[in-house]
Amino acid sequence: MADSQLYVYNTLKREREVFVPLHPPFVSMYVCGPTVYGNAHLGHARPYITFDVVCRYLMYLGYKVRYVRNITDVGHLENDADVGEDKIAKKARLDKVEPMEIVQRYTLDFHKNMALLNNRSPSIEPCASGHIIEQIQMIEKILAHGYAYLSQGSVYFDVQRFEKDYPYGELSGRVTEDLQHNTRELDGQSEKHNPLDFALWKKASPEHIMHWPSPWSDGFPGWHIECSAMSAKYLGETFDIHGGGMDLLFPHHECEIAQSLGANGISPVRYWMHNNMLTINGQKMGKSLNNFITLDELFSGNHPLLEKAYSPMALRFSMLQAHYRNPIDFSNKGLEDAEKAYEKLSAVYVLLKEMNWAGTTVNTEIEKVLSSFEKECVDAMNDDINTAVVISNMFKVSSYVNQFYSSGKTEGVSKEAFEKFKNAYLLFYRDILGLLPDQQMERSNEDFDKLVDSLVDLRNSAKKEKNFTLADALRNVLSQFVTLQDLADKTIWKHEKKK
RNA sequence: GGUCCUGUGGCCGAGCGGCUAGGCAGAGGUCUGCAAAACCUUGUACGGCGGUUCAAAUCCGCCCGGGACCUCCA
Repeated sequence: MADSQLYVYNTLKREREVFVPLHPPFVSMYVCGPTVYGNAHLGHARPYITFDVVCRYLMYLGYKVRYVRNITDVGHLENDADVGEDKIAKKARLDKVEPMEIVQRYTLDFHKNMALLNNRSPSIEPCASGHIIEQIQMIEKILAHGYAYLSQGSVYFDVQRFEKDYPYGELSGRVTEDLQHNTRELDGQSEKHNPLDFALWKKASPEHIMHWPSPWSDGFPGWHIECSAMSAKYLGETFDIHGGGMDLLFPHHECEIAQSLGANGISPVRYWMHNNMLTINGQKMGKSLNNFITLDELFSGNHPLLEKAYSPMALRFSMLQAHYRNPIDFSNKGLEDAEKAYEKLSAVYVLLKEMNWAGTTVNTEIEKVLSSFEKECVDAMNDDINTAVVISNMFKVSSYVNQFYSSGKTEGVSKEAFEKFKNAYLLFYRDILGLLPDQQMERSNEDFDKLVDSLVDLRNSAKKEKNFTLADALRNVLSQFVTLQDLADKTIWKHEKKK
């Protein structure tokens, strides 16, 4: 990018556009959150890491971001139309617990894993169950405008009627005529006037355990209305960014647009951003496909498809190594490679953090590379959040940092350029990509540390006395528990077993 | 069947008309008592066939392969 403006790919326009917020310096962003009826899995990691980085970068650009991400706790229908059962209610019935117990359990699990991935908490995390009134009010508006109808206690959005006034299918590129042909005729759809219509409010059957009173029936809100109602409440009828996985494009996001237009007459979102999917062995990961790996399993290595445990940061890094709009295929090899690469980068981060400028000469080449580092990273991020190129840039400068460290001097770079570079590197690593330096994976305790320190001292004494037999024996023992590294003047060790 | 995305060196993965992506693995070297780490050197890729252009991995067409959505899903 020649100019330093942020460009993002807008799914609605199918091209990159300059990002200009509606009310600078504020940016309003909504991201579809999880339905909390199961453990957080690998698939959840991708969108929330992606939009966490988007949010972090917007903050770096000086925007004040309000980031809203919902928790879906009223459940969507398990199957289509009348035969469906609320997902959360179903899980609750199977587990013989209160629905809200399910919600609580998996919300906590989700939060725990998001924290491990170092995703910042959203500014507001509204629950669907806490916004039944807002959803009912929105449905009333849609009804009043004639874009919905009541049918046996349920309310449906009238797509055909809506299409007379507004386009339907713009976001996903659907043509309703084609959709008609491709819609399967399911039993029990008689409540709908048209197969394309979707539920705004569903009357609850007697055995349905989650339901709320409404002007139409005791029931529960439809599949898509919560996002429309809650985004409008907290971000306004039009807001800047709506994010989510590509799989939500149709029908979920398409319906959100229709609902907002139907209720407020305004298209709700200015920039639609969609992350691509994660596949496992080339196949989409899905609850129904039974091939998903939970984050707990990934971090513990406890899953048949996993060769070992992977750290949350390795996962985060591996996802940021690819562009968010391209698919990622999960593999052990891929994660292992990412883990190694991430550890190298982290080592550089740790070294650089403690490093101070000390030099005498300026080398034009080094000076140039280091002083253009920040701009190159900014350019990459401005180019539709290209984290892969940012990481590439970080590797390009890594060898300089390592050389500075080995020589003990920051030779070849001016003080000003070094400090600018250092700050930028720390900023991109920690604040924008949201990476954390290698956490000590293994639990440590003081006694253990003291013991290791003593053995390391003993080994160094042996080395001084050229008693290499003893030194090697000590090294062999130590390397069963930690990783040793001899530097010029001292020995450092990490809580990592030799592989 | 419809809509859309995609095919890059051993593997992963950027790239949006001309200029080295990067990582992992491999090979050679420097340093080191050994080990580890680090540093240096090394590989010249773009599914196939045509076309546009002075110039194409990058644009267009066709063919072949992979995937997503069209039903809850991040």
